[in-house]
Amino acid sequence: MLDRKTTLLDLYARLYKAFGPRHWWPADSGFEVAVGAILTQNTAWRNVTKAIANLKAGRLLSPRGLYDVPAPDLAKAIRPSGYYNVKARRLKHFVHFLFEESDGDFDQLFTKDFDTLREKLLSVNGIGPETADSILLYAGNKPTFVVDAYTRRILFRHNCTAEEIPYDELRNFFMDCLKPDTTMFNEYHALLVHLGHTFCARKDPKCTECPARGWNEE
DNA sequence: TGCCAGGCCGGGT
DNA sequence: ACCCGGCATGGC
Repeated sequence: MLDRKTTLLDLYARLYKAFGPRHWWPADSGFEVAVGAILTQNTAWRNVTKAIANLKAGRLLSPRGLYDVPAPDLAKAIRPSGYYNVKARRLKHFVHFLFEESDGDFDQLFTKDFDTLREKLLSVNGIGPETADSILLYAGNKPTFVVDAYTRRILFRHNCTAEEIPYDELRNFFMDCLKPDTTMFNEYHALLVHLGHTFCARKDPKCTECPARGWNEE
């Protein structure tokens, strides 16, 4: 019986071998990572790219730009990403936090103590655990593990964890086993999402072709 | 054509 | 501490 650490490293090795480095997050700046993290909540990334293109075209994709734009105009710009009224509010909450916390300087956020910053991000209305960890890892290069629906589904289907395991439990499952390695955490989550997109749909998973087939057995 | 996508909040128990 | 409805577009 392999221990959890060996098992999780084995899954990482399989995915990396099958897919190679994913070079996440697809964005031109840390601030764009944070905006994308909010816009992609329960939404296909394809739709988010349209919304981000609209923000760029409207010269809104900066802390000042999002702060100054009227909420209805912001909602219109991000319409393709869905939930546009809620997400416009969430982006507003985020940039208000940014100006309050670091005078609108996004990079300055990450000079703060990690646990304090994570708590502060979680206290922003519209930023939950996955969004906070995505910002910390992919914009701030902090070694925190990002859990999402694919992570949960893949580990459940391979009899690793319960289907409804809470976010922090699954995050701890990874972080208790793996050394805090920003580059590896970056790739690991990106690889799980890629696996999810490619082989692990909710309906009709293509398990026979999946590179994780047989993982965590025997 | 209905189902799904890289969640999170607020109100109710 | 859970549970659930609401939020909404675009692709297959």
